Amino acid sequence: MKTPPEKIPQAAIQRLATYLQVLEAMDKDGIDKISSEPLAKACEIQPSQVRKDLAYFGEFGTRGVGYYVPLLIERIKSCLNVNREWRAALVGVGNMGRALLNYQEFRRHGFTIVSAFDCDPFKIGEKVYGLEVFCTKTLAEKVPELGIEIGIITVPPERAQRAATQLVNAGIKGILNYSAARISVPENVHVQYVNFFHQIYTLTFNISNNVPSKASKASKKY
Amino acid sequence: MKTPPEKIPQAAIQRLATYLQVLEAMDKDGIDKISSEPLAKACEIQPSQVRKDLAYFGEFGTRGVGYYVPLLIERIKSCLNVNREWRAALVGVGNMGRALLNYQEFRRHGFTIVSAFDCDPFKIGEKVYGLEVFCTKTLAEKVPELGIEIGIITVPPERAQRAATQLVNAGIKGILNYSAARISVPENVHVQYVNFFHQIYTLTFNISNNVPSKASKASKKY
DNA sequence: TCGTGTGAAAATATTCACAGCC
DNA sequence: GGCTGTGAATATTTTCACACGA
Repeated sequence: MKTPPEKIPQAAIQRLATYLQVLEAMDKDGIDKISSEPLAKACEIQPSQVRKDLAYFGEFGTRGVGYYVPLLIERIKSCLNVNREWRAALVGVGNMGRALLNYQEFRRHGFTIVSAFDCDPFKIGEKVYGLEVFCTKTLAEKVPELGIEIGIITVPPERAQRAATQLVNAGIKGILNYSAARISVPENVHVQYVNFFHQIYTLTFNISNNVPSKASKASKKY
Repeated sequence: MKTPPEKIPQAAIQRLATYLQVLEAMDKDGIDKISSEPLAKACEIQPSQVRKDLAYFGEFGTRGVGYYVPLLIERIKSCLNVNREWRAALVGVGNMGRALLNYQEFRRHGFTIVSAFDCDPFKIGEKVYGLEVFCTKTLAEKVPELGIEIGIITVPPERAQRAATQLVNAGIKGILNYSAARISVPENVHVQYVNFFHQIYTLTFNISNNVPSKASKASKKY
């Protein structure tokens, strides 16, 4: 795998996540090789887009044949650096926090929430889905101790910045922010915002303006 | 509001959702006018991007002054068509389905899940967060009866296509698909995919490749 | 004077078209 | 022969820079 020499569009990264989802479904169905055309059709994009996205990272296919599914899955995982475990700390054990703690897919994709934190004394010590809730003040010791690299923020918006600062001070490398607030962090810490209304509003906008969709009526969808 | 004569980038729609979040936080803090610069800084983009995005839809600001926050909120809601209620049906009462049924923010943003469906006889009839679970076979009668326009798919991937087809047959206009499977629908039905790994993989990629972030250290963040 | 709204310019991203290789 | 990988062409999106109006 060539380490990205050129700049790679963030949109391409997101498409890799989609390819992975589709390829894993195909792999489960026993499909062992695929060319860019059907893969693109499943994702509702152009075949050249698929080839270009993959070519950003290296030569994963075989000319005249296509891509070997299990190998391509491994290659894409390697590009995204998700062929290893990532350990995360969750801050904010409310409804959203509990839902994420109970979301089994994270772990199945190498993304393990190893510890939960809250500042509410009534929640501290409680067991949630097998995980003890710790005081957020203990983040600074727990993060290095447990090898945690990612912080997940699920606190109410007004407490998001404090949670972010505590995670940063504890030495976190990146933050997934599920709260409805913007946060500021030093430039060596990466943040991704998760806004549940992005897709909803895109949908209501598209319905209302009758934006032409590119959906196909393929027989079996991946 | 001018009805979009030009084509509007989908990315612009998503940014509108972000502006809305930031503006609502500012409104709560009693800030009543804002110019493109601080709004852009809060969203970590360029001021010209904010102005361009808003100008796609009309002239919402006052030259030399800026934007009046409460008015801008209403205008943006109107652009996205979320200044009214949208009624949704949820299909698949598993962990994910229950979490969404219990997510209060949806309702607070005019997005009401009015009915839940499942094909499991053990779940049908059960009450989940005050909502009775119906058999998916009753979708065709319930959707028109309850004025439902949007379907939410939270079934396991292998049942996603069937859920989609049932929703389409019931006369749904759009689908939010939280399952890890692609679906096909007629071209008059809109689909938005929600993939929890998009942001996670973007984060692991950015951390691993040390992509420069554009985070700022502003005093109060919105 | 200040900040919006907007054409024009620059930067990015996507698609095309075909050389290269299995 | 068929499909990838890729430079070149196109399309789209973002940024600039300034005219315009409060």
